[in-house]
Amino acid sequence: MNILILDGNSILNRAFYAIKLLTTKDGRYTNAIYGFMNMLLKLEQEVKPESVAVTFDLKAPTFRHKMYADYKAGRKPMPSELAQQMPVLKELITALGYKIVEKEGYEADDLIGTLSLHCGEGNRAYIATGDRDSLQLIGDNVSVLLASNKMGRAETTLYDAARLKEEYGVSPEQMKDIKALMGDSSDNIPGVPGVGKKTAEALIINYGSLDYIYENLDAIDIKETLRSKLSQNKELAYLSYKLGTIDRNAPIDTDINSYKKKEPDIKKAVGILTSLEMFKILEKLNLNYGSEILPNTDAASQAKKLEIKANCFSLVSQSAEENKYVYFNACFDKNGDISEIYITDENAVYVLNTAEEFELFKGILLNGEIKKYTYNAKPLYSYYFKRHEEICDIDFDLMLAAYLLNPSAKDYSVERLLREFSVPEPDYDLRQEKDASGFKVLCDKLEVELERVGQSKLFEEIEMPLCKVLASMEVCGIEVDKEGIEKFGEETEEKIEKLEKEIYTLAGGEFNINSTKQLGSVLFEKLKIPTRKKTKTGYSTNAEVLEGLADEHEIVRLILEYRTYSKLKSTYCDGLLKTVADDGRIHSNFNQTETRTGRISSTEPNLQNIPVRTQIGREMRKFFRAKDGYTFIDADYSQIELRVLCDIADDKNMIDAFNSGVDIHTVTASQVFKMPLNMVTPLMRTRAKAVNFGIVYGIGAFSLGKDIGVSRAEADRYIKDYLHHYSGVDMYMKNIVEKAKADGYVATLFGRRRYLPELSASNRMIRSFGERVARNMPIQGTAADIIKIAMIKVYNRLKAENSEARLILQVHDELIVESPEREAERVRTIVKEEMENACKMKVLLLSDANIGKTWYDAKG
DNA sequence: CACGTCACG
DNA sequence: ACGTACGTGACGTGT
Repeated sequence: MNILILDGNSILNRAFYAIKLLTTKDGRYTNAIYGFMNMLLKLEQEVKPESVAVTFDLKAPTFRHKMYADYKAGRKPMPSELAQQMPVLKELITALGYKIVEKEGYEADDLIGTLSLHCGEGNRAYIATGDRDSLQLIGDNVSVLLASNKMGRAETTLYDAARLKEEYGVSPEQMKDIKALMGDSSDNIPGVPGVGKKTAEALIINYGSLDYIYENLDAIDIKETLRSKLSQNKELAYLSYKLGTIDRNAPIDTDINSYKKKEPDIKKAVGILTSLEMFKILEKLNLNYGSEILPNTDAASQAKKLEIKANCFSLVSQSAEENKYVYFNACFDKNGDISEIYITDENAVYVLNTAEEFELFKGILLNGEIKKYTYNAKPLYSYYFKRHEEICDIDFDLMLAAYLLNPSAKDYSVERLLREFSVPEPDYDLRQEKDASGFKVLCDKLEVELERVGQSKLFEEIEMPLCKVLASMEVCGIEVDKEGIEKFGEETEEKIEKLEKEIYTLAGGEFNINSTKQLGSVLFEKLKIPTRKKTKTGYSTNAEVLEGLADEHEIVRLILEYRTYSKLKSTYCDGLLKTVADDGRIHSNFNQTETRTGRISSTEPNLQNIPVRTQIGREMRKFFRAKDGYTFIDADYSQIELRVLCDIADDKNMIDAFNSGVDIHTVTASQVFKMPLNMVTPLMRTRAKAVNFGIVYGIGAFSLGKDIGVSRAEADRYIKDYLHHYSGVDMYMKNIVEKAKADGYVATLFGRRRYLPELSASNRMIRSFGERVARNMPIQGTAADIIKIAMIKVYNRLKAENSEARLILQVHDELIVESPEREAERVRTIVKEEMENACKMKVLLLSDANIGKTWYDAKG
C-alpha cells in the first residue's frame, strides 16, 4: 500500500507565498487553500495512495527544540491572511475524507518522521513537503516529493536515496550531519559559526560523518582556521545535530490502515468549496456536485423534475398568464437575431425556437401584467429598438442584480452564479438548458438578497431602467465623418514618418520606437541620457520621465511628439475607423457591470476617452457630428464629485464655498493659502485644484507634491491646511475608513456597495490602497448614481414630450444628445434641467449645456 | 497574456 | 525600508 504523508504547514505556507492573494467576494482569503488543494490533487494523481495523512504543527514548545532556548525567536508570526485560512483548510481536508495528524508539542516533521518509519512492512511512504529538511527521512520505502508552485502551478520533484546522492553526494543520514555543521537559521539551529553550506557539504562528502570528523579532527586535511572553528564549537555542533534530527518516535498511531481514505462528506465539502468560490477545484474533485448535494431540498426536488419541452408556446403562455411572471432567457445568433428562448417555470424548461414562437412570445413581453425575469436584458431591448419596436420594461435582470451584490466579481455568467449561490443543477448536458433550469431559483434568491442588503430601490429605479437607456444609446450610435478621419490619419502618418526619420538620424540607426525596451536602450545606453526611473522590467520612458529629460537631448522632444501622433493614428484614427458601422455611425458598447464604483464603461470603441486635453487631440472631436438636420447638445456637470463630497461629508465651509458662486478652486486656494479671493494667483488656483482632486482620490503628500511640483513637506502642509479648514471633509475621511473596516464595505448615497477585503491585509500597501478606495468610492460612485438617474430622466422626458432628440453618449459627468435643429433650444433646457434635478443635495447640482454641430463645437 | 504607455473622467 | 491618488480601455511589444 502507498501512504501519502503531507507536511500541511509547509505546503500551505509555500502556496500562500507563491500565489497572489485571492479573496471571496465577502473578503475571506483563499489563496493558500487554493494552492494546497491543487497540490493535493496533483499528489493524489502521482502517488495514487490508499492512505493519506495530513500533518500539522501544533504550537506550544516543541519537544525536540525546547532544549534550545532561542528556538523560533527569529521566526515571524504567521500573517493573518494565512492564519485565517488554516481552520477552513482543516475542515475541508476532513470533509474530503483525509485524516489530519497533530500532536501537542510536536512539529509536523516529527509526525512525518514517525509515520514514514513505522507505516509497516511492504508499504511505501511518500512524504510531500516544501522543506528540504525532510530529505533525511528518505529510506528504502520512504521517498520525498518536494512540492513547489511554479507560475501558480503545482509542481513536485521526487527524491529517493539515488536522487539525493546524485544531487548532494550524500546519504539521507548524512543530511543531518551537514545540517549540524551549517545550521538552519529558519529553525534557529546554530550550527558551527563560520561554516556554511559549501564547507559543510564538502566536509561530509569527504569524511562521511560528524563523528568521524571530530574523532579525527587533528588528522584530517583541512585549513587550520576551519579546524579551530570546528574544535571550538564541538558542543554546538552536536547540539545542532540533535536539534536537526527529526524525532521518529512520536506517540501517534502508525497503523497505515488508520489513514485509509474515507468516503468524503460530499455535502460538507461542496459547501465549503462553494463558499470559497473554488469552482475549478470542485470540478477537478469530481464530487458529483448538484445531484447529491442539495442545500435546499425543495428547490432540489423541483429542479430534478424539470423536463425540457419544445413546441410548447401555449404552455408557456398559459403559465405566464396564470402566474403573472415569466423567467426567460433569449439567445442571439451572430447576426443579432433571436435563436432560442428558454423559459423556466416551476415544472419545466420550455424551448422556443421558431420565428412564429418568437413573435407569439412578444405578446408576453408586451403584457405589462406579467413580471419579467431575464439574464442580460440589454441585447433584448436592442433587438426591438433596432426594429423600431418597443417592449414592456424588464423587471429583473439577473446580471445586474449580481453586479449590485458584488461589483468586484470577475464575471457574472449564469453558470458561475448558479454555483456561487448554491443552486442545484440537474444533469442536463446542454449548458443553455442547464442554465435555464436553475434560473428561476437563482433569480428568486438574488431578488431576496437585494432586498436584504437594501439595494432593491437602486436596482429597480436606477440599474433596471438604465439598461434600457443604454440599449437605446447603443442602437442609436453616433455619426462620424469617415473621410475626415481618413484624411486626418494620412496627415498624421506623414508627420509620424518625418519624425521617425529625424529620430533615427539622431539615434544613429533605426529601431522600433514603439518598443519601450529598444527605446530604453537607445536613450539610456547608446545616447547615455541619464536615467530617472525604472519599471520592473527596464527603464521607464513614459511622458513624465521624458519631459524631465527634454533638455538632455534633442531626440527626447521628438519622441514625445512621435508618441502623440502615433497614439492619435493607431487608437483614434485606425481604431475608430474599424468600428464604423454600415450606417456611418459608431455603435459603442456601454457596459453596465464592469466598474467597481458604479460607473459605466465604453468599449469597441471606447468613446469615453476621445482626446480633449490637447488642441491637436481635440481636433478628433470635429469628426463626431450630428446627422443632417440635427445638432448636438453637450451637457456636463460642474464639479460633481466635489459637490457630492460636500453632501456626504456635510462640510459647512465647502457648502458655503459652492453657494458663494465663485469658482471652487479659487475659493479653495484663498482658504488654504489664507489669501483674499482677489489675491489668488493662477498658480495658487492650479495647486488648490490639485489638492481638491487629491482629496477626492484619497490623497498622499508624496503624490500631490509630485503632481504640482512642490516638496512633500509643502504638499503635506497644503493637505493639513485643507483638512483643517474643511473639517467636515477631514472627519469624513477618518470616519469612512473606520466604518469600512467595521462593515467590510463602503457604499454610495444610493446604497451601491463595494466590498473591501484589502482593508484587512497585513501588507501595508494593499491596506493603504483599501483605505484610499474607501475614501474615494462613495464619492465617485454617488456621482455615477446621479448621472445614471439623470440619464433615465432625460430619456423619459424626451420620450414623454415626443421629442425626436436622442441621448447618444455618456462620459461620466457629461451627456451628449442628438437633437433636431428646430428642437435644440428646448432640448438643451430639458437636459440641463433633468441633470440639475436628478436628486436633491446640500448644494446645487449645476449642468453646463451647449449646442453645436460637432462634439468639438458643442463642448463649449 | 502581461506590461508599459497614454487617452479620458 | 518601501512605494505612492480614484476609476476605466486600446494599442503595441515581447515573453
